[in-house]
Amino acid sequence: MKNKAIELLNSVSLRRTGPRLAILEALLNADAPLTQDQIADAIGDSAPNKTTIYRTLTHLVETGLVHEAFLENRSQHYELAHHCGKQCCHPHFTCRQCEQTHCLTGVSTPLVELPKGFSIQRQQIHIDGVCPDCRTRNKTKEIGQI
Amino acid sequence: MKNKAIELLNSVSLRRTGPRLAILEALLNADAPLTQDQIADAIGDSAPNKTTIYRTLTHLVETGLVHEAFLENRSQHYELAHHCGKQCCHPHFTCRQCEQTHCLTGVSTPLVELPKGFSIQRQQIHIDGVCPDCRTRNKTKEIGQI
DNA sequence: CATAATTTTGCAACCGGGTTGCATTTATCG
DNA sequence: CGATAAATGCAACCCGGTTGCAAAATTATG
Repeated sequence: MKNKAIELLNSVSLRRTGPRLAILEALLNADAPLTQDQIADAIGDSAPNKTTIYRTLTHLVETGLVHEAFLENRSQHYELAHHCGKQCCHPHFTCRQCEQTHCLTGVSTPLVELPKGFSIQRQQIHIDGVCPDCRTRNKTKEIGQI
Repeated sequence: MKNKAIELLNSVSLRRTGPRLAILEALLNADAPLTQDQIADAIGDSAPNKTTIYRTLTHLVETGLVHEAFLENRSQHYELAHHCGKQCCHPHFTCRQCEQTHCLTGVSTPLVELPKGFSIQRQQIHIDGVCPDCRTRNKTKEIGQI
């Protein structure tokens, strides 16, 4: 994963520093959008200062390597843009019970047809409900209660 | 609008108080989702305390009268739910130049087809780009520069 | 290879949206 | 009207995110 991170940094000609590699690696290993906090946790003891993380993320977003995902949560989430189309990212699903967010990379997502005069740069879809894990958990609990 | 506000409060059997009527009226008059700040501004000098506004909005959301709209902005936005389907609200469009948000109530928005096991409660679509006003403004500016 | 020019980083202080605890006021119901 | 439960306001607080500035690290130059 480190090689991939270096490659990514080179591709946008950002200086290769420890913090940036660590942050990119964390995002490469993640399977859902991460907050600053979660990135720091994933890196562990050697995690950079939160200011550095935020500034790095800003750079990565500016270069297009990373996307911001606007979830229901109070804090901003970030994910690698590599699996996204130019305008339409995959939808995100947040479970109301366990509060985990899943990336729905498999589903098809047509762009909304905009009224005349609007020009699109990015479309995001966010769904909330109950995830498979919580649904089965609920069912087994019900059975247990009978 | 005041009658409508009273009617709405009755319909969910919430006590009829000054702050609640004022907040509902503000939302009834709005044509885009509003933040706490914007609601206070719309009401003016007689606006309730911000704590009261937040608590009232929480109640209104719980009863289903109001929806939260998650925009790119740092602050939460609220709008009346009356024009929304049960699961799928109209998409929101935020202009990257003027930062105004428009409700796209006219467009058709099919629900995403979820992978097996997920159950949906609400789907939100957020689009950003440039709004008609800013696009024409840009064009006239270009012409002026030549 | 040293070193100058430029970026990046870390720290501390700060900002602002949103929340909490608690005392006071208000709406509702008998 | 009086009792009771709910709603309100205030002040203090929480926490995600930002800013200014000095120190450290990276890259370019002789």
